[in-house]
Amino acid sequence: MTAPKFYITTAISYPNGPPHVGHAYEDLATDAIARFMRLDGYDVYFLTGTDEHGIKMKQTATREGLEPRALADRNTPLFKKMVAALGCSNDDFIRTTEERHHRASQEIWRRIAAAGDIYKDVYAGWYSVRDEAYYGESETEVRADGVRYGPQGTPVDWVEEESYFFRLSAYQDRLLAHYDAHPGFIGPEERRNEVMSFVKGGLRDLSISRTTFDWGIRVPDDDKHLMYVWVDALTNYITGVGFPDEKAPLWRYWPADLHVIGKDIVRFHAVYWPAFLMSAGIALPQRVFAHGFVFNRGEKMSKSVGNVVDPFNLIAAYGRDQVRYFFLREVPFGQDGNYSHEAIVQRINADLANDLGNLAQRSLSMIARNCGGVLPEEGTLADADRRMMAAADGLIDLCRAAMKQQQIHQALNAVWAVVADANRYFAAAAPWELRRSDPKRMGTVLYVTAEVLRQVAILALPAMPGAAARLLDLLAVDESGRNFAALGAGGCLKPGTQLPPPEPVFPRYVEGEEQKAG
RNA sequence: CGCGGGGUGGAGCAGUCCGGUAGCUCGUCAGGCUCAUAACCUGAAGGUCACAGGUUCAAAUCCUGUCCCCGCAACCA
Repeated sequence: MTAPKFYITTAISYPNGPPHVGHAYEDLATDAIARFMRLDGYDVYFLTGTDEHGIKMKQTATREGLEPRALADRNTPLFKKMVAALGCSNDDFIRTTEERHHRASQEIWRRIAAAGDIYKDVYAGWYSVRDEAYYGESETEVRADGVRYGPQGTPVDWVEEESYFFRLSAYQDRLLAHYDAHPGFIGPEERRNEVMSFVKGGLRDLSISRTTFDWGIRVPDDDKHLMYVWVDALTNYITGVGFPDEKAPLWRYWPADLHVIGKDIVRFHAVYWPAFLMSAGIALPQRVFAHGFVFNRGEKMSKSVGNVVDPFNLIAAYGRDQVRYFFLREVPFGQDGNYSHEAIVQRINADLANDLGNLAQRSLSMIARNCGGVLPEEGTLADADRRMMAAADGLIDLCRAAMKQQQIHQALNAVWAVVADANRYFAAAAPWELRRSDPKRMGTVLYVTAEVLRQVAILALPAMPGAAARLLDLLAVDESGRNFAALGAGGCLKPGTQLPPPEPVFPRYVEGEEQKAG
């Protein structure tokens, strides 16, 4: 039997500057989902990358005296480095400047054109020559000097240029029908409501080509025109799995099972993208899920405020697994969230060092000291033992249900509720008192605790691949036992197994011993 | 009348759809334990659930209105 496939993507990052925490957040969350599905037996393909075309790239490059290509070549490696630093398990990293992507973009354009959904017309708007950008009327203002200025403070003129348009208006009904037929197409629910009311409000045809600058993908058979950057950006999801070669081995992954994106780009993914695909006769993704933004102490990160946090600093200061855990647990996935030095330290120390790390240390060191490091016999289980085991055994169902809705934080909450249970169980059973009075019973308590730790560690693998693996090392769980099929009684620890000497897996964060981030 | 989200003990949040003793985490205070990473366990204090009306035997929860905060408002991604 072949494993069911699961194709998951992040939005591709725009590398007109170095990566920031927002990029890191999306990548690590998507990675956690990808890892979860892989551990659950799915054949996962995970794609991320960079979106290197568009006006902003051109503008930033010009400002820095570079060609856009050179800017992309300078910044994209930083994104790759960040993805690696976060421990992401992506199968590929796509750059939209790659030849394969130009081919795919031109092909989807051709198909949309062949469907009769592209026509040439005139696009008119307030245009800033200096910015090489159009602005909406509301973004401009007429100042005292009688001249109209754009948001960048540059003068704008009313310009009409030839442009290709996509017949988006023709897709209003089909899109609404799709949302109705596939309630899970957009998550979370608030975003779905927003999109639906937007579409119900009426769709205008979309200008999908530009002639005012020269950094992008050429429109087929019309060299004067470049594709609007979103046409090309969205297409990365199919380029990544081999499009237009529908015989490519990777093409079996399409349609994507999940596009993880930021809430600011829901419209592009939930309206334009499915419309393009419908037009081109390509299957639609199963689900688009929009996460929220993470704020630095409640303030939006911005370069001008100077509160932009470098993800590399964050990882260096707190550790990769700690940073991952923090964001995944602290921020309800789909909502906005906050981070601060204090909040991160709090999570690291309370959840990781105290609750889980200390539980492992206190139980495993008792096994080391009192049982010669050999996992004791399970013995006869009392009610409390059974309840404890049942709580651990029940986790996978809770986690699956939560992850199905991308509620990563809820999955982790459920796991840590069991960790808290285990601490209570351990304290109530007081194995240190049983050492003399009832060594057999002590063995049972230690065994049950170790077994709970095993399941917790396996379920923590998606969030903290490194630390959770070290915990499994301490429990002498071999590679074959490190997946969700090994959860529950079927994969339980074998009494008599020699365990390595315990060592702390989650160190406390002590102020002053590390460099503060941000 | 632009759209959306939110206003719940010191902090951050859940609960609001399907009214019925206001819950969680952290912090604070007191106690316990000593196996453990100054960790763990137990208990306590602390809230007129933004405000004003209304419906109801009963409202954080439903209805009406008001105030405040935060995003977005389409061709910049």
